[in-house]
Amino acid sequence: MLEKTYSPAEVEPVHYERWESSGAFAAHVDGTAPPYTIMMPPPNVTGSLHMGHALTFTLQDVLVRFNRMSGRDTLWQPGTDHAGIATQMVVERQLEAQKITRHDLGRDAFIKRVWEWKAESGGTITRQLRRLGASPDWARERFTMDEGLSEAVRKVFVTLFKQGLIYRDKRLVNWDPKLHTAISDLEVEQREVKGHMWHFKYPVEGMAGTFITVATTRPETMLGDTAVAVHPDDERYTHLVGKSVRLPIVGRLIPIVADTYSDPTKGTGAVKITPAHDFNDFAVGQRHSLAMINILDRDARLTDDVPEGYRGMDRYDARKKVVAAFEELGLLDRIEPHTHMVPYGDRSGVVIEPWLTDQWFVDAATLAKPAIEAVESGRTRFVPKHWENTYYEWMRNIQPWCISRQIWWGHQVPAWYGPDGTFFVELTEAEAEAAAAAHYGKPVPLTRDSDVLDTWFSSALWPFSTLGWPEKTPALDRYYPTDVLVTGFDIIFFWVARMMMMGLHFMGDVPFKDIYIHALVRDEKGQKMSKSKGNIIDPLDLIGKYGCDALRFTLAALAAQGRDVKLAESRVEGYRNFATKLWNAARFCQMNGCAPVAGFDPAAGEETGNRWSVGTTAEVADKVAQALEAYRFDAAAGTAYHFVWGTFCDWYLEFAKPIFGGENAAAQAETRATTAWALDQILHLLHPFMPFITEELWAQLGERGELLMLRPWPRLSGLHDPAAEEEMDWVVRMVSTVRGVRSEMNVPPSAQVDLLVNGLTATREGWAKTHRDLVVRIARLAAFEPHADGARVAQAFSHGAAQMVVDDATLVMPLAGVIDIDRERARLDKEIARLDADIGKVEKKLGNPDFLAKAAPEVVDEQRERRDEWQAAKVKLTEALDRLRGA
RNA sequence: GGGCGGUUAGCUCAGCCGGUAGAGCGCCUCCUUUACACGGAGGAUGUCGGCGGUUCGAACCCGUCACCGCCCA
Repeated sequence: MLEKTYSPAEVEPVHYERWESSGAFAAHVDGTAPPYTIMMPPPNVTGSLHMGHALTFTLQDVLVRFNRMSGRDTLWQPGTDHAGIATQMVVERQLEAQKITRHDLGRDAFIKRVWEWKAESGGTITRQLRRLGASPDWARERFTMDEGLSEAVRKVFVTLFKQGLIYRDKRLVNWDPKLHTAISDLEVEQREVKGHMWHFKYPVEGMAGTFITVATTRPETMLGDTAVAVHPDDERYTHLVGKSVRLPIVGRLIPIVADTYSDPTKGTGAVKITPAHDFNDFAVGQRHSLAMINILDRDARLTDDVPEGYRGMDRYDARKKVVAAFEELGLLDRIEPHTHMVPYGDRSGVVIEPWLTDQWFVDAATLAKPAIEAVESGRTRFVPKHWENTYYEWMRNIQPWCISRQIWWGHQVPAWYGPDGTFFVELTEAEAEAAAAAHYGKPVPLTRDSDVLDTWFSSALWPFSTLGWPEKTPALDRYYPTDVLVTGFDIIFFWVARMMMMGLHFMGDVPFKDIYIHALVRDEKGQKMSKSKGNIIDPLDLIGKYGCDALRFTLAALAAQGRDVKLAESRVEGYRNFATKLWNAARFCQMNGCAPVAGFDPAAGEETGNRWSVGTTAEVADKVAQALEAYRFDAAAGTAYHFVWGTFCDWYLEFAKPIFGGENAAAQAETRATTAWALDQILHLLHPFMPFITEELWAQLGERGELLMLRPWPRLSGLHDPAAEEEMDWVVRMVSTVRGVRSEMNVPPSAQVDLLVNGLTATREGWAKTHRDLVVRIARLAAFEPHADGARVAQAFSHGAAQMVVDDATLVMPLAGVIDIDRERARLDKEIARLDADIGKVEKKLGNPDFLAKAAPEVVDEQRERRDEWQAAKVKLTEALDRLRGA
């Protein structure tokens, strides 16, 4: 017998262990079933499970479990990424506690330390994923720093280099002065900052008393100015173009150039140009062959290329000193408050410096072309579709991708330098040595490039590197391209776009057919969850409190396309209640002997209620499947929820009660078998959402030789029974009407009253007789007379009765001594008024010749039927009201 | 400045084919009826953001404005 209550904390680990150890998660590379593949976006190895993970992995697991049940050979490829900067920071913080730096340890010892950290703490998130019930093929788990994946990285780097798609260049990059590394554009966060606009007067050489005023938000950079630019059409400055200014403080003579970068409508229309410290100025400098003076070092302190008093100063101290100097020189025109965007490092949180260094770049523009085309042609499809705009926008304006990082943890660049700085890009040191020997004509000592690659460079290869590439493995052949990528919009640029580029370039095909983009999880007020706001909801807390299934169901039910998930704990509680409801329904079935019957044929039922149950179950299984196939997680979850609670529990089990308590053995046997069957189907279709409770019930409700998670999804075509549905719908309508009037008339549930019915069609009278016991029981009646005789009805009226109309029938409920005549009159008045309003609306439509002429005929017929029905009901209710007056 | 999304019950949201506006939570009334009070039965609640247009008919399509959120510059 099932326990009185369901205990998720006891049940969940047991089933997870059974699934995993039995190999139920495994893909079958040698199998014959069509594959279904999802690449799990590898979480950071430093990470721990947050609500965003919970959402994305729940949706992926729902898809994977559904497709596994649908007969596909599923590969859900798990793993973690090495998160270069983040992981290095974690270990460096540990070292800091011991008062040592990574430099004290040296590179090799430091990397060893990181691996040790990974061995101890790197498994946090994968353990947490198990608590979420995720069913990836753990045996295939990969890490981006694995030997195989590292080989893939080297292979890709060398290949792209030899194809001219990776190159080394001295360019401005986003430099993080705290972490001492370059970062990509995407790792820079633009923050709005309230600052100032300083207006400086630069004296024009050879024109005493003439100044050109430039405005800047970064005064300290003037120490590296090498020009002043004005717009070529700006007549205010035409006479100055070609002349020079004497740069204050520094004393350098710098030219005034004409360049369209300068905007005449902004500020003074003249801008200072610092090519080594600003991306726009860099471009101007290249156009005019300006000198590039690097005035900042790796810590963003001033170098020796500035005047004596400024050397070694912090950039912000230098700023103050420059402003003071201008003021003293009388060259400070004015200072205005100014709000502008300032770049910050997303990891370090410090202001990023554009800095001139040698870095490795990927020619992203070239790789992007086929990736754009793949989406345009529909080979890869975004769901929801509008995200393709975001993708196109970024891909069409893509900049060279800076992939080198000046850190230690990551894939070291496979480039070796000779004594004169010539470099050799090869897969191995031996090959580099050979290439160098060929170049120099003799063996020479080489030094390996100390940089490592951007973590996203290795993540970009994930869809094929995890499958064994560059080896031609059977898995690669079978599972690439994958079916769908499920991820948040925030990494369309970081990851999705890059996988598209690399997949197309190296595999010759898209990495995935669909890209399902889900929203962010926010708190119930719509605020982004963040530590600083203190509004974080920990998914593991919710799992502990309500059970994993409740959390999963909530996330799926809230995952409507195109809308953020606003998570309120009350929703989780509600779906916990749903799990309890399911548990109790199963308990009821078990208590009434509803055990699965071997060889049960759902199409062979005789009882209308059973045929109806089978038909609606079949319909719902199809609906849920269709919704999942369209990535409508909310609709799938909602459909299942309403069916289980609103139909199976509220009506079908209620219909079964009188049969279980009755005398008809054949009907009992059929109903028990059908109920057990229907419950089994429900367990199947809830399983992708609520794997634990369904697996538990599956185990407890029958002698099963297999796991629910490996069972086939119910495909029940041909079982829908419209006649049974019409009949049972009528029963539901009758019972609901009676219950409503009882409640409104304050007839207590304990009072069993009679129900006299008049005017039923022959068919419905037959239905009424069939379901008499049922109606009596669930409407709490003493007697139910489907064909009441006139005398009995007349007598009922004389003592007071409530009246109602269901379709063509009038229902009379004698309430001698209970009825409040005024109340009943008011109730009937209200009913009639409501019908009047409805009839009015329909008649207005039907009175419109244009409607009759132009609307679809079936729509017109529908309106007519509706009107006739309502009018008939109104007539009956009016008669009822008249009788009441006569009483 | 450009782009995307949103505005529907007190709250959070469905409503994807243009044809009777829905759910969950909350609220009110009644009920410890032998699956379930994490429950059952019933009930109240709407200028579908504003304006204009298309249409026989608009929450839905088009235009416009307002406000909110996000991305990019």
